[in-house]
Amino acid sequence: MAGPDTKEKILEVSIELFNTEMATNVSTIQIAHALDMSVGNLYYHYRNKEHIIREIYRDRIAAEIDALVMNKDDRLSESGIIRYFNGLAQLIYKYRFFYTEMYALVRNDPDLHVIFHKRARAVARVLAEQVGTWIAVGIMRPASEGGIEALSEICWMHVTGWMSYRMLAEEGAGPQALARDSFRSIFHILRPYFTDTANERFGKLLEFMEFE
Amino acid sequence: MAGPDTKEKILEVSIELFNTEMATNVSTIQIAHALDMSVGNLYYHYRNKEHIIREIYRDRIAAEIDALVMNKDDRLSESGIIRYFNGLAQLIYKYRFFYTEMYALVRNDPDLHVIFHKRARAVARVLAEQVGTWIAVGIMRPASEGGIEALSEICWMHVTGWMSYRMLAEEGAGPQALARDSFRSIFHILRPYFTDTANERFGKLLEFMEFE
DNA sequence: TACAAATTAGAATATTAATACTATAATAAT
DNA sequence: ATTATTATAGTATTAATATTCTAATTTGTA
Repeated sequence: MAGPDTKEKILEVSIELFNTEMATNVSTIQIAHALDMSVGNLYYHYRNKEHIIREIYRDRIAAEIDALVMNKDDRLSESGIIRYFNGLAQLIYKYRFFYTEMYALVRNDPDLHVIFHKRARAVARVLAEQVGTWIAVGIMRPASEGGIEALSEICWMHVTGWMSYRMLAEEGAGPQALARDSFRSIFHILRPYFTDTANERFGKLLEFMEFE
Repeated sequence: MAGPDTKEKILEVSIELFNTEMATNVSTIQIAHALDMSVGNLYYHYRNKEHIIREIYRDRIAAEIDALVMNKDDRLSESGIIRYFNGLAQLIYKYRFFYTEMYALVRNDPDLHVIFHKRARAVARVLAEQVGTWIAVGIMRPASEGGIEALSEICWMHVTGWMSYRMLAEEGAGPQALARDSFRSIFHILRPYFTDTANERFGKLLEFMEFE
């Protein structure tokens, strides 16, 4: 367990544990144990459990969302959009512990709350921009400023929340099934807002596309 | 604190506490203290915290949802639909502790999980039926069987999840603002599925309607 | 090699929570 | 009025948890 990546390894194992047991049910002792590490040592690296979660959010979740959402290449074709939402779904699944208990985790850690807040606004802005470009290239029907904002926020809430919702209903669903499901549902919201030609292409693509 | 409504009083105060402090942060000791009651006495009435939450879910939340959702009068006019969604939003707010931590609460109590499961299916059926009647009376555009099911499930997830989502963003929002907001967002999802004439009436109604 | 810094283990402490148990008090039933 | 039942308080026990502290060990480097 030597090396400068101990901190990273802790995050890794914590994510694993959080995802299976739920973050609020996992204690620092359990994390240390899963790492074959003394509790004292764990505390040497991270002040407490909130600290670990905060780091996971900043260094992993937020970073990966940025890489996906902020990078706007390959998002103006129908197939690109499909990959985009699929990627989002994969990401949510990977960090599902966070999204299933988001409210509690954020509200119980003031520091995380602040970070979360700032990001929420930034992401909202980028998403609205994204919708704007979809309108500009004729994938989506024109809409008012407020309409764009509202729609993008609804989509974000839906994408981040849908999986938790489904996991309660369908106990044993795997990541692929959940991602596909998430994808389908978001399309139900968006389809009426896409143009006819775009929807036609989506239809054809989805017929042949396999989700991995 | 005498009388046969002690059990009811416990639920009452628990809901209050849960809503302000979040259910998972509240201990039986705190509940007893808030009731000016000994812990032993509390345990005489309810086996543990999960028991209390389960009772709240069954006797209050589920019952009130049934009263609202299952009763299908006054739901075929545009104004009735507005009242319907507004009522749902009020209900979610009243029991927001449950919806903000739904995943954890349900997953941590196997008994509640079972109850929740059964209900989820029942509610889904009723909602799909509801959408069907909207289509039948010309408020909503025709759709396939699967489309109806998908849409009603999306709506349910949206209504139950939106408020938690918003409460994290807008700290100080009151129940009226949240209900109005919830209402607006669900309309963004549904508007394209309503017929033009229905949307026209909705537009006029919403102009003059005040939410209480 | 020797020294300083970083890392680790493990014990010690304090807090908290859940729940069981016992003993009264109040109420209802006969 | 006496007895049984229900309701209540208060204490004790147990377990878990977070966190701190100290001492040892490892690692890097001059």
